Amino acid sequence: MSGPRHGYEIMRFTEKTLGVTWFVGTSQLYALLKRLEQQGLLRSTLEHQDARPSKRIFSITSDGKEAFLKWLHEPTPHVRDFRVEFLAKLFFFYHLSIRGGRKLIDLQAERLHSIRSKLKQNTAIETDPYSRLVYGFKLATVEARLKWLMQKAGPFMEQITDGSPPG
Amino acid sequence: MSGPRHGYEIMRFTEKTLGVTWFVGTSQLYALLKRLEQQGLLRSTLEHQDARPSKRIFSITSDGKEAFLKWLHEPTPHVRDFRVEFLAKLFFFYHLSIRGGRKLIDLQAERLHSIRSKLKQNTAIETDPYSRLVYGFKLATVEARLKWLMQKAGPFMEQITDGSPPG
DNA sequence: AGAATCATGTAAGGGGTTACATGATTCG
DNA sequence: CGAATCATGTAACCCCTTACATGATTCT
Repeated sequence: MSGPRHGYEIMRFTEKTLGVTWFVGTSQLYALLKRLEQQGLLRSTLEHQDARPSKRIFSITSDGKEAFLKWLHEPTPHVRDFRVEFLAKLFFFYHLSIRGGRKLIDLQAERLHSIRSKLKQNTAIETDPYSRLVYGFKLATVEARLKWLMQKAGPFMEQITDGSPPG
Repeated sequence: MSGPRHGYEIMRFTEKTLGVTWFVGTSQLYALLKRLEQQGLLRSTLEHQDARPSKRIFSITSDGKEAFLKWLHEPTPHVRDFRVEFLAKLFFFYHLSIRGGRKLIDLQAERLHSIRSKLKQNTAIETDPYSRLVYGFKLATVEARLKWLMQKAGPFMEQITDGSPPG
């Protein structure tokens, strides 16, 4: 999304920035790039270098761009997707200075609210102590996510889309 | 751990009890039982039935019992293991009426405390806004887990190991 | 002189998911 | 009469992880 890149370059960039959230090892990255190319989301060309192995330069296709932006603006359906996938979305909003991050946060909060009310309904019916404990756990998780979303992620998104974009 | 069982029996039991926490599909369960037998943690015998397929009855070996109890009493190293693995441990304490659940909760809390202090150290050094957001997320998660552990899981464990054991 | 950097991958393994297969019995 | 229950699995697929392979250059 920020121009043509080769695998090694992507690897170095992601491991020092996205790395806190989503670790992608070298093998995985190369396999991933290959797969994305097979799916038509990327295309690549080889660039010869003297005294160094050739670089395979990947560019995103219009299909790829579309798929990426669609993914980016969608909230994640499950609470468990927050830790990796949702944080990765915010990463891309931040590093690519894409607008609409605030909107995503609101959509995601709505999703969490509806999950919370379902959980409360289930808890009300449930009689088994273990299941109640599990619902309590899930409820605590959803509420912690909501609080973080409103108090931390919201301000973060407003700051980056309104202010000057980062390098 | 509660006596010899066959696959279908385990499946029905887990899907209506452990199911809220850890869903194990039929294929996965049969494959798992096979693997555990190959590892010497289970052994099985076939029991013939007229007009029904034979049942393969699994019994836990002493190695299996040892491995299970070792696993059961150890806290999970990562916060992300709470959702499935840690809740599963509590499930087994509950359903098998095993003592020492309170101890596990204390060990797990200690683990969370040390993770929390490491996170706070990292946050103090960190300058990148995205990384700070991620640390904030992780911190919020750890603290929500700690609170739930003390306020919900603790009382739950004391209740079940002191009171009368469930069916 | 040895470690890190640049740059690419392949191969094997592990484990979960989805789909498919079989076949009688009992419940509604 | 169709759906659910009982009871077992296999096969293919997907994706991540670990280990291995190569080879020159540049930094310490």
